[in-house]
Amino acid sequence: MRATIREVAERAGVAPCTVSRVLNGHDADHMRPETKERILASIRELDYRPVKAAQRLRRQRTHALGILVPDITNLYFALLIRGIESVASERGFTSLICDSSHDPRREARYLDMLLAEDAEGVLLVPTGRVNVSAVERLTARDVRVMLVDRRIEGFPVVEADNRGASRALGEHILGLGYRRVAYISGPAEVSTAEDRLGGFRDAFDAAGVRFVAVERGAFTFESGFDAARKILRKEKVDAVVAANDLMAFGVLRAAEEEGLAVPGDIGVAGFDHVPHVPYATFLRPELTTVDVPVDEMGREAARRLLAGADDPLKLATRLVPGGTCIARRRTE
Amino acid sequence: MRATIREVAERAGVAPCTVSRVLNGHDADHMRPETKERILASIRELDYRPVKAAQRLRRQRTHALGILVPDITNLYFALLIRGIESVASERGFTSLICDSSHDPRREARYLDMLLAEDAEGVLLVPTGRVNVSAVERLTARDVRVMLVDRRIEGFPVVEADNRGASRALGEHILGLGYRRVAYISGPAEVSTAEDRLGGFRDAFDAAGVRFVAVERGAFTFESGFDAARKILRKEKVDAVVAANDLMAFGVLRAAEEEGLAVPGDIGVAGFDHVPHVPYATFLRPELTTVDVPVDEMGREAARRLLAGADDPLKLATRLVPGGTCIARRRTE
DNA sequence: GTGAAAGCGCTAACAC
DNA sequence: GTGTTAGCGCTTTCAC
Repeated sequence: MRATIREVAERAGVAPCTVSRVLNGHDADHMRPETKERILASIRELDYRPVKAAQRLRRQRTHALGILVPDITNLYFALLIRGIESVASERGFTSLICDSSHDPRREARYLDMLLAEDAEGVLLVPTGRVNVSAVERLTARDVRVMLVDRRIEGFPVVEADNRGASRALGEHILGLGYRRVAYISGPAEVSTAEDRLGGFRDAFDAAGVRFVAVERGAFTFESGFDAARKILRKEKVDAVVAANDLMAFGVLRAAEEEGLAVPGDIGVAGFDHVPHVPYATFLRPELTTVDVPVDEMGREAARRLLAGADDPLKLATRLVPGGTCIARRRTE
Repeated sequence: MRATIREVAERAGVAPCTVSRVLNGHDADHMRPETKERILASIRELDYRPVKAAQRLRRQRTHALGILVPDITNLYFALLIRGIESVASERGFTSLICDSSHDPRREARYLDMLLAEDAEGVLLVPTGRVNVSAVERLTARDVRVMLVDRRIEGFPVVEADNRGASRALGEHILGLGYRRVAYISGPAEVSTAEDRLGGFRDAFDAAGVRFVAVERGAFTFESGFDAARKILRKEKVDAVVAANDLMAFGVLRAAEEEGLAVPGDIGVAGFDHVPHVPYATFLRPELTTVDVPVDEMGREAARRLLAGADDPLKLATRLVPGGTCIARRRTE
């Protein structure tokens, strides 16, 4: 059977606590080297592994972190998870990765599950309409919650500079001479959608140019397609810009169906994540888009959440990492 | 502070074990209803939540399952994770999702981590060259390990019928009249690559047709591109078939660079997962491919792993779920 | 139908 | 420098 710390201790002729000290490197320096050696040998011989549940119970710490995203099959969130997880594991935390599948009820269930698992912190990309009460069930129990990518008033967040980057995109589009531009935004309850729309509008307001049309999509391919078709059939536009790439793909598809060449007849642009798609360079036509430093966003969120343990102020601060840039492609 | 089971018991005027019985629905029937009511009320009033670590320590069970895949950012594996996780959570298991990033050393590290976490089972999609010793460290400790998607001799596995589906693809290609066909396979140490090549070869052998060329790629876009360019510059072919879609995208790209129209000048086909890509229908040209029931594969793997607890035979059986089919698209 | 008592495996005071 | 002791919070015999 599985060896316990007592058996290791007996075999080494010491007390269990001495073994524990070796294990946790406590007073490793002022300990007789030969004692340490004997203990290490016993551990090896008995193939001893501590029981995590016992450690967690005794230490009153789990070193567990929750990561809850709206869609694990979305490359953007998968990269975010990677960023978070790499920092967490570096610091000795186990990540509990959860996928709400864009469903607020699942989101609430996973939040409760993370509470039950005694996660010490949760990095949450909310589905949209927030589950404030579910989140508060955690914060009430001193589980630190940090939002990532999407902001909700009242909670700390690490997010990209969507507004600034979108404004830059707007200036870029205007700089190319486009004047009859339609914009397809995302869900009103998602901050990234609002920020991107806002930033884009900033650029146009500053230039004194008005949008030809603004539609609202759901960040999906289909919604982008539908919105674009509606626009293209009603208005004469020279460019359509979508709040994310998935919708921009829908725009490209609609343009094709309407017999419009890109970028010959109209310009198309998106936002976020296509540069990460391994076969992005194969897409025809390629897409003008904005790169979001999603990996770094995840790493920074994890760092801040973990730092929040020592310094609660860290948790209250909103951070905007730089690094966003426009990738210029063929659809300009 | 956080309430313990003792406090709940005291408040309800019962012993802790009675509370425990209610919590775990043990002898819920032959228990005085009013006692139960009082206990439930105390639980609510004190907002009591059991400490998982204590339960796990006492019960000597973690109800934790490891899921280790080579690449969480790959849609195919993300869907696999979803399938596994849904079954696991249905049955009250917590999933520990890990990403080896195609790195055998990371893979070994995560396997050891899962052992340390006392996972009761692990569903593993190996990186390729297997880490038999790392896996045996688990099985030696009675952690059930089940491979998914990729086979390694000596271990139970749940996989798709790659050979059969690939043979069907081969027959399909032959049926369309193609006779000068080149094949781009995957890494030799990955069973899916070998099975797909084998099945495709079966079809050609049966028809008495020989491949014009066989190249070996790494299942990546670039390797597909390189292999295809090499083939197209050297041989006169009327079709190129790749062992997965990512490489097939590379083939399409190479064909474009060589000035070959698809499917006018040459046919191109891939294998697995494109039908799942939300914007797959946008890709130009669309790709002939084989659908792999990856979600069901994950679900079945989880079911079998969990069933293996009661019936170890379940673990020893190799299962091949059906449901594969050829999606006919424009590149035939 | 409910309670008393023991103990899962570990760590951290505190003692010496 | 190392050991003794207590106890983290829970479940489960075994009583009655």
